[in-house]
Amino acid sequence: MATVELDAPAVVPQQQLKTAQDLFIRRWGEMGQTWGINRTMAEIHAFLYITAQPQCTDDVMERLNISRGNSSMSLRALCDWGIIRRLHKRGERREYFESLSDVWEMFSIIAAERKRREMDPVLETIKQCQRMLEEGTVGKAAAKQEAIQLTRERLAGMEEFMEVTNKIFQQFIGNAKSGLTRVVRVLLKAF
Amino acid sequence: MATVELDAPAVVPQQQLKTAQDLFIRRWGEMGQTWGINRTMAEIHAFLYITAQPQCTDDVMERLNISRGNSSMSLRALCDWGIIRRLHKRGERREYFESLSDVWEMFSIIAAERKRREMDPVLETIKQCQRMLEEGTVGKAAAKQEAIQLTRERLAGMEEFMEVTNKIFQQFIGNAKSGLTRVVRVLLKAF
DNA sequence: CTATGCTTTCAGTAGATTGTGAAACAGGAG
DNA sequence: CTCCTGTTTCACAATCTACTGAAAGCATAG
Repeated sequence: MATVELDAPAVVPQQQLKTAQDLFIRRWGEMGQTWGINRTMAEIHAFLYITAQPQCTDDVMERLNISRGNSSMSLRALCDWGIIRRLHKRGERREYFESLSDVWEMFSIIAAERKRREMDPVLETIKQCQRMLEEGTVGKAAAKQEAIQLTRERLAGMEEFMEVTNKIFQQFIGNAKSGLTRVVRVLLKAF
Repeated sequence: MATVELDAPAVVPQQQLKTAQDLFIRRWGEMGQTWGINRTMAEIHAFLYITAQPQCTDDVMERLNISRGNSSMSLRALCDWGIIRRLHKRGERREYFESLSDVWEMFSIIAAERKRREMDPVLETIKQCQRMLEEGTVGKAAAKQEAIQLTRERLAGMEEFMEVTNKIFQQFIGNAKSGLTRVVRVLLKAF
């Protein structure tokens, strides 16, 4: 077979690889944005994830065309989230970074953090609101008022929703993969 | 019983109600922001949801201290999402708006839309990247290169994750009308 | 100690997002 | 038709966020 390698020198696959990676990086960045993560951070993460090889600050700067300052700050933030890791190479002065390799683990780290930062406070607020509208607080007659009754119903509806969602989150914090696949299995069996 | 009403005139519970609602509205707005929904839109929605009574544009403007233009645009956007509805009152000229009452239904509407807009394109991109790095495309020898192999593994890991997540979304979305409560019951029992 | 190589910080700014308010529009009543 | 009530649009303004680049910081080597 007149192999493809002859026609396509090693450069071409390299370009192809870079193009594919860039595509992924761009899309990941876009998605990040709409989920409340800034584009650059998402892109850096995508870059580290997709290349699957430790990269240093300059690699990041070059590949994504961003400043040193931005790289540094974003890399630190990603480390704080815990979805990338610092890595010292023996005898090298500069620091390298690598992404966690297990998507499920990354997801569960993110889920845990967002639950803590965003869902928990809302649930707390809902409970606080409910306390403010209890019969004891607001008076027996007042508690019968339609407006108050309606708001209490709505609070209850939202509370139930958040409690269930929380439980589901709980399920795969720590054991993301098995937890999620279990959700799928349960759902698929039931319907 | 020397009722509370005497000590606490009807005004006080009204204030209490408003305070509680405002608290909820504010928190909901904050959460919205971090999930990529603009604060005002989230607040308007929270207002309509929590009062559980139809409100007109002026009510929204007053309660949230925003301009007419902003109210109009945001209300329209919420209608487009399908989580609030326009409502004509007989003999009234002005339009009223009300929130869907079922949190589960709202969630499944939002989930469907976000899946379509954000997850589907990513999955599509992943597949495209994989095609770009197939043996046939890139050449047999090239396909053995470590860098390419690694990237392919990462793509595969991400793909698997997104497929599972998609299935879960699918379940929620598919059962929106018919039996979301059933989905919930099933999940609650299972966990 | 200074020089070197690399990282972090941060004030200032560029760019994006969100909000305003006035003008245009819509349509029913008289 | 005009008047009235209400809605929508949109250029501009205010605000917020992300990014840069230069300076400061830090650790190691010499």
